[in-house]
Amino acid sequence: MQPANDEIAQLFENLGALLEMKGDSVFKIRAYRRAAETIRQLTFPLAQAVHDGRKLTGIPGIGKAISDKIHELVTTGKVQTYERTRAELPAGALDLLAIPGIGPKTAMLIGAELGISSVEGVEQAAADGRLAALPRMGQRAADSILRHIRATRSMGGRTPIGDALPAAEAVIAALRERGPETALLTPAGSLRRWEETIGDVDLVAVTPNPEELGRALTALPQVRETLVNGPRKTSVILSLDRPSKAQDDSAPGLQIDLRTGEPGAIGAMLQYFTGSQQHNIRLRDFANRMGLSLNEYGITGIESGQMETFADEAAFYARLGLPWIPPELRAGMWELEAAQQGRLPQLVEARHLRGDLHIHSDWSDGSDPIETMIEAAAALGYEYMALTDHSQGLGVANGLTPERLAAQKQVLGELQQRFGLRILAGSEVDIRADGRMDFPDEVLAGLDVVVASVHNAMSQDSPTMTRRIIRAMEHPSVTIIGHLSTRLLGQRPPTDFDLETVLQAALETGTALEINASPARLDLRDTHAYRAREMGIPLVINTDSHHHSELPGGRFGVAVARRAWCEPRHILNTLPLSEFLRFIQTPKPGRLRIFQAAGAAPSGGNV
DNA sequence: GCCGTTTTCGGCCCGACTGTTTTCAGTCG
Repeated sequence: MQPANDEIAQLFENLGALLEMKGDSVFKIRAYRRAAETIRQLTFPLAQAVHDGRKLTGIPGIGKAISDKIHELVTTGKVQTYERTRAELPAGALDLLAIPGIGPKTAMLIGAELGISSVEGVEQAAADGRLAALPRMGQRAADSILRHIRATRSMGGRTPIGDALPAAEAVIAALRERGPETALLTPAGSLRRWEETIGDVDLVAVTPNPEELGRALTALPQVRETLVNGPRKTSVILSLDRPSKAQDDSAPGLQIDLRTGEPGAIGAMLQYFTGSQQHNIRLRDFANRMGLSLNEYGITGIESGQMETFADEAAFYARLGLPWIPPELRAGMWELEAAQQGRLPQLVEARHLRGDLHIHSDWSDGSDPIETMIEAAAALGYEYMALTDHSQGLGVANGLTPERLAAQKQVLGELQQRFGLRILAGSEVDIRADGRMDFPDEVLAGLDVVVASVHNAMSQDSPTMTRRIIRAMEHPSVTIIGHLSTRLLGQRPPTDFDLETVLQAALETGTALEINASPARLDLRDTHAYRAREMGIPLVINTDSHHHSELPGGRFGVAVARRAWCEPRHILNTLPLSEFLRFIQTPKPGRLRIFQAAGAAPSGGNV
């Protein structure tokens, strides 16, 4: 079993933490952390790259030493340096670092003085006074740690963006209504970068009355607890209505950090709090080499000591000789080089979408009649849509038999007369456990759009699942593979399959891949979409709507595509109706040329 | 340990906050 990128990243993350406890060079530690962060965001499996003999040292933050350690891990299953370092330190010390407020120094102290190596042990020691008795600790510090342990337990980790964004938008709307006048009140941080899960929600505001805005935030009805209420920063914890975690008995919470700045200087603050941390570190390094120093208030000449302020982000980046970089690209990967060289993509936007190709009605498990769904698509100004109710095998979803499907086609034909947009006959067809389709070939051949999806036997091993998906792609009638990994954020892990092999098959068969925009799925995920885009595979942003209110919900899928550096030309459903029809009417795999003629030739990898 | 339109050596992002402290260490983002 080859180590996945996340496991390799975790090893370097841990190695950095261990060296920090030992008091090793902070620069070496930072280098390991940076490498870990980079590896997490890679769009190809490192282990495979090692086997293929590809050079790893061109990847940002990976030099000879770390490249050698990756080779060692992939070929031997271990890294000697890591094993040795871990053996030198108290067992369990790494677990203590997960407690907010406990860093490497405190973890070492607790391990050495009290022999404690678990979160529960620290909680006990904080409660019975042993923690407070340690040097450089005290009752207040021990109480703070105890509070943090209990808070972390009740928060339940990172929040899916589908829960965090509506909560943040509700807070912003409420503050606009009840708070003082604000010239700006906007999300920053991971929410503004549209990451799939959010730690804390960062809000940045410009207002003549910061204290009043802070007070208004603490007074909102959904606020459970106020952590900080200072002149420039207010932090609260919201009670979160999280239907996706309904089975959890702990009440989930979401921390909101609100910061206020001066109108003429908000550019630097918004940039700073949008991050990512890796992006900011690289940007500051870049600025240093220009003789400039960055902070959240402005840009300072290192020689002159003079600080300049900026009214918006574009002016801030312009002072560094760079174009404005969209937040979704600020990952600390390749975006600075692309910005310098004028190669930033013109990212796809929701307004570019001309159709939705994955829509359910009450004929299967949707909750609205077909007409209601069509009206909702027409209201968005779409040129086309595909109705794709489930196939017969999905009994729990009231899947359609071939007979009901034929009847539905008839209905669609009649409805077509009443609407301006083109209504395509489709189905979301089950990919059976062996890769066969859940409808006979002649039924599938009569449809305009076939979305083939895995809905059962999700625990198959990787070779089986890989073969199963590829067999579906090889079917001449399959237009799109739906929600490739079947994951549900925070609830169900992705299935196990060989991504590179599957993507290669998509390309060879001319099968499109769906970016499922349902915030519970976000599937393809960003890094997989990035790789697919690089290879020239047609991508489709679909809502998988089961209710008319979900049709305008494509924004989460658009965000995934933007994080994958997609331009409109990479997204199949930005094509005008005539070209889209030409695509689906041209047999596979030749239809790929229609898509690529529209501008989406493979772009080649970065490594 | 990484990196280079000053450099293959000598730098390496920056500030806020907290709590324990008489000048700062540790942690966080």
